[in-house]
Amino acid sequence: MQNKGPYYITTAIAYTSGKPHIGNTYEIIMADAIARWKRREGYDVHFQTGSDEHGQKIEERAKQAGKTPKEFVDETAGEIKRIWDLMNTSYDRFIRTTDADHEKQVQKIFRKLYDQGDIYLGSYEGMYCTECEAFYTKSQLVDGDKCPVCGSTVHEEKEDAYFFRMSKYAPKLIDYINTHPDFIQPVSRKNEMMKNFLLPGLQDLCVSRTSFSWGIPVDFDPKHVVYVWLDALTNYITGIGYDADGNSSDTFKKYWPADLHLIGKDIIRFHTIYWPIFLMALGLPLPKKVFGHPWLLQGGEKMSKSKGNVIYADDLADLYGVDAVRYFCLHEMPYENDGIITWDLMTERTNSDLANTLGNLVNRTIAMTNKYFDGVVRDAGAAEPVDDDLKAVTTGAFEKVKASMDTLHVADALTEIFTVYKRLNKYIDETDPWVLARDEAKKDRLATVLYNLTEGIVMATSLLAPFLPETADRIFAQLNTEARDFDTLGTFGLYPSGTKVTDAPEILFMRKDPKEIREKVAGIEEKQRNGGVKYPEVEKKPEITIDDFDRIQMRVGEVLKCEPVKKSKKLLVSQIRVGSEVRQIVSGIRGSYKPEDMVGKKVIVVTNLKPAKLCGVESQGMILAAMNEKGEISVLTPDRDMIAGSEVG
RNA sequence: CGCGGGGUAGAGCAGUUGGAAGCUCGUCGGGCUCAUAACCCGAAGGUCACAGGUUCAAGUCCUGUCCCCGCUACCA
Repeated sequence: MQNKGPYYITTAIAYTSGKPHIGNTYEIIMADAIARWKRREGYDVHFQTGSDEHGQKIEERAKQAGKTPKEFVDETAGEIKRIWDLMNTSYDRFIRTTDADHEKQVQKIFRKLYDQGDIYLGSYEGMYCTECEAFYTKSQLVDGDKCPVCGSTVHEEKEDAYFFRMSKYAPKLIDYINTHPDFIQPVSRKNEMMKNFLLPGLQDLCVSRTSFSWGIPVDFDPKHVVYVWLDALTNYITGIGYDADGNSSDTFKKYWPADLHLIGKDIIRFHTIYWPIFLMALGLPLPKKVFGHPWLLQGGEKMSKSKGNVIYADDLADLYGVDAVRYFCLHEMPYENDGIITWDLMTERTNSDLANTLGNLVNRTIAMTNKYFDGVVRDAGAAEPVDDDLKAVTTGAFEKVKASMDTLHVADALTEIFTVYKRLNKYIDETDPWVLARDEAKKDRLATVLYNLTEGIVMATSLLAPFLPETADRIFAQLNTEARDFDTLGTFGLYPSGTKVTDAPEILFMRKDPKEIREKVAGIEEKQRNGGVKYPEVEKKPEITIDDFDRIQMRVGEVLKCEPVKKSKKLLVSQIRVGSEVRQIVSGIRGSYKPEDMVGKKVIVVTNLKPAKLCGVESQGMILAAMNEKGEISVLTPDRDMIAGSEVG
């Protein structure tokens, strides 16, 4: 395969405010499919993703979680990376905006822009909410002067801030967008940017903050931190070795400008206005294309934890497998409008496309090869006219898939590939191999049919590999071959005649029962609504009356003394004051309490339990305690101070 | 009248410069038996949001109306 030169693709870096759901994960999967496709086409691909880790929101989230911002982002960035890896994405670098090399360059870039006069010190005037320590625009306010977040009254305030002279570069950018129709995709987004922002006149952008500290400090004025977007956007160049002093790496020289920034439609403004202008100010060429992809919505709604309808990639992968998740994301996303995911749709796609059309095709083909030819695929040269259309569809697929991929119509590309698999299924019906098998004279024809099927599968699966890499590998392994180079896909018949396929074809995709899936999903959703907590099942005991309950006498007891029971690993023996008397009680709480922890505690004691000997030590009652599924124990204590002997009931 | 996008079969979506309304799933009927109750063929199902207009011809162009969604700058 001839080297077609460098190709640099990025995703947006994921904001580390929490675990990414399938809507966020979709982007990296799509980028991965494009990256793998381009590699197979012969491009020297660099694929970058990462995490965006600064900002006020993260500072707040960390505080809520009782962690330092750094601890917090280490955790969430780890989670993001875990899911990206789970999805089998082939990125070359996962950049974090807290990486030292990135932070250093952002400071240099900020200084450079300041030194050349594009950034200046001014003051930001706006409506400020003291409660939230944040500025809001007038359009964001509720009832004219109320904070949209906390509802308290805002007031005008001024603070020192650095600004970027956006207006200076606006005409150049307008010109660039007009002369590069492919720059913003889909085009509807371009109109939105032009009419909303560029043509009415760009305001200068405030590029520093003093209201919080979790960010990259401006090195010459450290009470300011760099505006998160300036920080975040530059990852595309710092990640490949840009240096503001002119010592950029060879990687940077090779790959910049990027061929494609793949981003969500919600952040198009930042990528098609601010980012190009920053680049112009740095004297760098602009990315060739920014594609603002639509969103994947849960049943037509945005996902939210409180609704309990968030779908996570790892839950999906658990139920369906990684490639089924990739398939859904890549195939169900319209080019321009938002797509919809539900568990039922996911089940349907997996069953009909992956299990029925593809999995069953591979399975039945291998099964017949084993049954009729002991697993040996042989081209006996007994062609018939009915083969021609099959060959035409198969050899024509590459150009069609390529045409779709060239315009980033990934879903259409997959549809083209599955058209081939469907054609192959139809071919089986057209040729009736089981009929040929009954006639010894038609053995060569039968062999040829199976050869054509196998070859067709290999060719289509070579196209499928960038989308479903694991599945493709499994198919190739079963057919004892490898992915075909793209530049050979115009030729039918390269599968080596005489190859032996596996004698134990494995099921590629199991069919899923929608009912079973729904039951499992109910558990997942329940867990979400409880904030990630899975509540234990409550086992039902026979009903009792209040009189039954009254037979149990309970009192508050005070632990005077406590020591381990010698012959036991679990037991502690306590001397407990219950009113005027002191009782000795043995309890199995040693796993969670040390003897010295117990002393002085007020506990609840069952006082009329028949005495019993535990490990040779007499116990005159029982301390009430709760135990969770892990076996951790919590002794019950009165909520307020109660004198030992107080009645409980 | 802030800007932009959308409303097409039960569901999810295509419909390029106007030229016989399509795809996938689901439903119904048939075929086949190699295969994962899979595969193949056929059928039913749409006033293309609504009302006007241009045209030999409109889902497509124009005007108006009703809904839905995104953006509206210092939240990443």
